[in-house]
Amino acid sequence: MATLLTIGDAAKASGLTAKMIRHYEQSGLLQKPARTDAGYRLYNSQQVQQLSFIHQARQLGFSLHEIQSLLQLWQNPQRESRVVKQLAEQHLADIARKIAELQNMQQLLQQLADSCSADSSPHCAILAALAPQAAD
Amino acid sequence: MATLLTIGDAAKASGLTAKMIRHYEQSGLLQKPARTDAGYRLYNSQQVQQLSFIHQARQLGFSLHEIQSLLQLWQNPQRESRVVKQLAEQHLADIARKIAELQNMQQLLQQLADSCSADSSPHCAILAALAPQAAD
DNA sequence: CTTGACCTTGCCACAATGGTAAGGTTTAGC
DNA sequence: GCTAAACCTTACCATTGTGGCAAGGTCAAG
Repeated sequence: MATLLTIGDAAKASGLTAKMIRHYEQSGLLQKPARTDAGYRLYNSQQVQQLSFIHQARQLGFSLHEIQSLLQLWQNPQRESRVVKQLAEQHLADIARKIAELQNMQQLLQQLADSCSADSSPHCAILAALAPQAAD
Repeated sequence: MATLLTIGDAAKASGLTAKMIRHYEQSGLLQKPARTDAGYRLYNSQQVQQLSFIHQARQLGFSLHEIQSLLQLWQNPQRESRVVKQLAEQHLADIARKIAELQNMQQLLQQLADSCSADSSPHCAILAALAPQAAD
């Protein structure tokens, strides 16, 4: 029953790459797995589940640091869901801030691009806007 | 008329930091500036203008690599505005892609967070969604 | 002449991932 | 049993843009 996977198979099963798994281990996100006599890492199903957890959390944009907290909460039967939600809300705020930043850039740059004639002449509203006073 | 600024003053005038200016110089984005006998960098108004240009472009999210192209276009009197616009459009596409990614995360995570009771019980929809099968 | 505010270079750090190199291991085919 | 492919190991470097620190030189004001 103890199906043990090598790192490549664990990677396929979890959606990560072997490179990432080693990196997460070295970052202290993962406990050191068992090894074969030859030194190959071996992962049991519980550990593969944990890898999938990390993969999913990365897909949602959580940082490895945040994922460390999420993993600890996940593994703690006494956790309070409000702590988990607080973490998620913080990340959501972060996402919202990044979106706002990008939308701001987008709006400004789109305006400039719309004002650019896009022909063979050298005059361009984009460059004019980037230059402090007079570019051409 | 040739007002020359040291790196600190050039930084203040352009909105960059001295650290960034040195970094841009080392990256090949800037020509090596004049130096005093003591080795202090000196920037003329044209160079300060260039620093401001870089600052503005960074504010719009252009990468240093893209800014290198923008600077070359800016300084080329034979440029065609369509080339500038093409660069801007590419960057706009990049911004749009990033926004879409973030909005996707936002939507998924918001849904999960809304389903989390946020109380003292351990059950949490967020953790349940991250866990492949059954977390608790 | 001292002190503080500059400047210099150089190295390390972040965050997360990819690449490459040089070597050992296992497995499948013959 | 041998060989080749496909794995595994560690270790180092690159990316992107910025910040920090250290050890030292310089300049201006008191």
